[in-house]
Amino acid sequence: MTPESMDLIFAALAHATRRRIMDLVKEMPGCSVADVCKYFDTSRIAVMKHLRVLEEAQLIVPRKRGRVRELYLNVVPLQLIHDRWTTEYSTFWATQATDLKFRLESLGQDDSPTTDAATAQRRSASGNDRPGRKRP
Amino acid sequence: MTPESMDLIFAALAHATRRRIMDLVKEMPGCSVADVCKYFDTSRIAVMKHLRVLEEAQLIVPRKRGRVRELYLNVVPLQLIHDRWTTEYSTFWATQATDLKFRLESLGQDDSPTTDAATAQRRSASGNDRPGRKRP
DNA sequence: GTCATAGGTAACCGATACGTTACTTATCGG
DNA sequence: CCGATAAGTAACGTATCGGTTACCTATGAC
Repeated sequence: MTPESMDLIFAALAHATRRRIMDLVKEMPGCSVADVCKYFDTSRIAVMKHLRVLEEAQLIVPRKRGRVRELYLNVVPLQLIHDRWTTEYSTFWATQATDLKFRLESLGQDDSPTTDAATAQRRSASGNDRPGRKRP
Repeated sequence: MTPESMDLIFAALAHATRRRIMDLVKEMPGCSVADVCKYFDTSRIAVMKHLRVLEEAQLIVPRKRGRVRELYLNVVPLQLIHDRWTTEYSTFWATQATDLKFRLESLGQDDSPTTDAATAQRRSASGNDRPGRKRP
């Protein structure tokens, strides 16, 4: 999973219209481009551009059948991202999730230092709070 | 979890520099903006703009301490996204993941219809392959 | 063949993303 | 106080994004 493909996947997901297209294709596997267009007020070309973004991210897979392009959802990119990020943040997951003192709304400039995410991380930090020098 | 906040989170994740910043802050909780800058060749202002994007997505949380802004990672947005998408795609997850015939490289215009994701979805589809009319 | 329909391409436009340089503010250490 | 350092702001240039209209191609129904 290259950083570039990760960029493509996240960028594709970063738009409500594209997420809705994914939901539609998930609910109607093999639907056509015109079918998807029925659900949006924007022009067909705009939908096609969104589809292109989704296809470049491999999130939607087309299958040419006659003159129609049947669209299918492909969850493999989602799985890859899921795997990478859960392993990468598994420790944090547990730390912040099980910390009953954690409150999202207390973040920021709150002066009570025992009831926020920052404190939870300070407690679980391994000591290298400051970088020594530039990592190559 | 509004669509707008989801846009912010995914857009923030859709850039290798910002993902790297998240990794850095995860490894060095409470580090300063200047600390983060040491790891990039770009200007400090560019890093600060990336930090702004991450903060607007609530993925990074600042804590002002004197003249330095201590940075902390906040995994709550990641958890929210994780929860929403795993529940939404759980059926697909199992379908494509356990289908031994599934091959990513066979997608596209392959003529062998029994060895690709599209076929897996056709098998698991609930029949409504085509939309009847516009969903409100 | 004819024609309606599914799909694709080109050119354009305003807004936003991502980077820069220059300048300003504020705090810490002596 | 004073200089060094952390951070923030302003203005700007280029590229990409997200949408449009207009036009073109191809296939299926009849």
